[in-house]
Amino acid sequence: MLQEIQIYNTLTRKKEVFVPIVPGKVGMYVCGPTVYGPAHLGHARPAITFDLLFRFLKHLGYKVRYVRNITDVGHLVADADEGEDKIARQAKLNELEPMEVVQIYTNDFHHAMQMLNVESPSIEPRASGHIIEQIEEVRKILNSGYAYESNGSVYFDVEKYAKTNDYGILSGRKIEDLISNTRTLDGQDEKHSGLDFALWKKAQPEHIMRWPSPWSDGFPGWHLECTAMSTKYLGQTFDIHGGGMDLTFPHHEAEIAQAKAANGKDAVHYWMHNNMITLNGQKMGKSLGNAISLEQFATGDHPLLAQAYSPMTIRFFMLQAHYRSTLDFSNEALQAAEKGLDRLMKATEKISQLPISESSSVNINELKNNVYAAMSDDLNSPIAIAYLFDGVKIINSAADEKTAITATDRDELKALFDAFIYEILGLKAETSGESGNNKVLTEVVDLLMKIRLEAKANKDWATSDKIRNELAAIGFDIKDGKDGVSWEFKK
RNA sequence: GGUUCCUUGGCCGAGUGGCUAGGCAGCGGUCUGCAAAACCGCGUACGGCGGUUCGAAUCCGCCAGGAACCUCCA
Repeated sequence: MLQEIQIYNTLTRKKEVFVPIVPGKVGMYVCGPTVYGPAHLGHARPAITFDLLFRFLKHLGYKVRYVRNITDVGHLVADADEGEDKIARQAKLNELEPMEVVQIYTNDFHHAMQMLNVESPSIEPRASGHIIEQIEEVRKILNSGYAYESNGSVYFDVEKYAKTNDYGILSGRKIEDLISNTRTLDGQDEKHSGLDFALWKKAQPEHIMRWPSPWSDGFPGWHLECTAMSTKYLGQTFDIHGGGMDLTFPHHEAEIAQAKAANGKDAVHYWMHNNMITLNGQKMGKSLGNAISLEQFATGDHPLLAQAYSPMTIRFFMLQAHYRSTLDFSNEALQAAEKGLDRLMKATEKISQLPISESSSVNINELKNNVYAAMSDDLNSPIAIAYLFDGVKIINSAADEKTAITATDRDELKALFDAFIYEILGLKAETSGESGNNKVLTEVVDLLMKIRLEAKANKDWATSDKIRNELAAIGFDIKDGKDGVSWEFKK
């Protein structure tokens, strides 16, 4: 079922029909995290956005190779001219080996991804494991004449590149503006121009993370790893490159230039960028000091959090907004998402038990087409979810026998919800925390329910309410239905 | 300062020229011993001022407020 989908291409600033290079196959690369701190809400946005794309493409029948890197070297600290990188600095602060820092936060990131039900990419390469490829990339760019060596470091010659190429094509910048507006930082004598960026950086004596190269003992530049690793695993041209909008310039612009300089062709067909999570209207980020870690969301242990939020609530919260819109964090919005998700999941779980009729008064096929159309229109998950809520009404209404549905339609509805809720949106039912003695516990509560039913039959409301209220205090929801009672764990 | 973008009902958030999503909250009702859940009904919102048009939240201009990038960042 390879239906046509449209995606917004940052390169052309419009939605385009997605046509893969090789029919039926998709190569996609997404910039992963720099592992020097705990995974926070901001990290969840691209992870979930491209997880959604990954899942949807696979659902449509594409064979997808999804590469998402772990950045564990490089990334110079902005205010440090001594060539110290974030990871090395964090290691020094913690008195750890740099690779210990990398391990701790890589584990933390993986744990967070698992909680959010984000699928593992096909390949998750580390920058530190691809130094040889990066050196090779530097060599190719030097050979093509778009880089120069200076005091053991190698820089990309942006102005030379811009003479025959459009540097700024992705971010909409003009080279003249860039030249006149670039901030001149001190101690940049090695570069011919402030616009030039490092491909290889000579390590200062105190710099711990270093590798030998033809030019110096040092480390690769900021932007090089993504070019080296995407080329290695996806080839010199591939379909989709994703990442946060904040990476558009200079990171992705530099990637375009590097790939073009090294291989003589444009590597990426579709550039996709997710927008930012904001807090009080401002971007949430570690360096801004306003990031709330995903661990804190799970525990509620943060001054701004009114309560703990489950990872699925966070996932659903993000899916209810389009990936290219900013999404503002607030307790009210999260609580609304939590309740909405609960209603959606409960309806999903009861489809197979719906009573059936001879005829249907609902049009499942239309619903299905609407949901697919929404997702195919640049991953419009909020619209898709809105239609799924139409499905929720059908389900609840059928459960109350106010709406008729045939067995065929019920099966169709179940298939649709299974596909979208679980497989594509990646939502899952919350597993109740303490489930050690679930079987015994269930029997005990069922027994109490039985006693309560007897009390109700005798119109002994005092006993009936006592059981309900006390169980509610412990953490159970008791609901009286038409035929008997039901109960569940409260979250 | 430069570049780009945003401003939708109590909250969140879709929608890009007419058909005026959805969720949460709220109000009224049905059901129930009561409650909860579920269902039914109820809100005509698009920052301000002009303009284009038969018609604008949607296009154009100006103004106001906000953001991202220009420096590591998802």
